Amino acid sequence: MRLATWNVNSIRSRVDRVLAFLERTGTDVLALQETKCKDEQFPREGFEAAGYQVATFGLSQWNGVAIASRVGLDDVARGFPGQPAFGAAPVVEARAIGATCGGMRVWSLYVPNGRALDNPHYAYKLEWLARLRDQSAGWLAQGTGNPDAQIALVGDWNVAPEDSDVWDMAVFDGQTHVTAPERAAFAAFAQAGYVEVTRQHIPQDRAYTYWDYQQLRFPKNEGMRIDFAYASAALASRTTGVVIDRNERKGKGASDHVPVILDLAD
DNA sequence: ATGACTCATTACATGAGA
Repeated sequence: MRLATWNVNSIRSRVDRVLAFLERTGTDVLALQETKCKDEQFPREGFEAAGYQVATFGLSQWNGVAIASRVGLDDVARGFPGQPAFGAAPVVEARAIGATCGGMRVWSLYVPNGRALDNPHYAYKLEWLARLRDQSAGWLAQGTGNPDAQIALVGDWNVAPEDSDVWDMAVFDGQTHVTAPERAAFAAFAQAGYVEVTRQHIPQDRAYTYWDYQQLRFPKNEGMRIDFAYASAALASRTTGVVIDRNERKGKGASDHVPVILDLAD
């Protein structure tokens, strides 16, 4: 079984590239973030022609998440219980979608960016992560006898958990993504019992998943590692390999993020 | 070359991304 996550920065501008990725890699379940379209605008046809079912959650041109699966797609949840809302007229944004695929509970997550430390979006980001941690800790059903739970929390976490996850910490002085509260909010998932399997399999520095479009960041390999996969213990133990598909950042029409692929033993 | 932002919008300038 192959599970991948990818912030595509608009599915409508990238659908051909995504379909080619599915065919090339044989990915069975793909979690997408930043689809940037409403549900009725999502280009489902190409996925369905390729044998995938698709569940989408998109409310506007902002955010948007989806799951494509060729191993079943059931019990779709749009948003997670307790997910914070944002804005003057508070809206639960399209940042989380869950579905059961091939015996796994998969969540495609697009954590709020935070924007700036003095911006309300930053407090929203921390609250969002805290509420997701609370909810997902319950899914593990620790102490109630569910050691075989197959749960994957994958996506764009918008946190660089280690200094080595950015090319130059000096550039991020006073910026979001690297602060102690954000890193604590990210680490709380490990404390709840999840295993971040991408670093487990790829411990190297400069294994980035995102490069800004500006200032030749990709050719200079000045990137950030912010896309991760937290797995329940049973799912982590099935993970045999992880690939950060950095070739997908090359060429015209690339997303600024690349796919992260998990290989899971059957 | 892996190359000098990109995407969506009752668009033609602005907001968001990180």
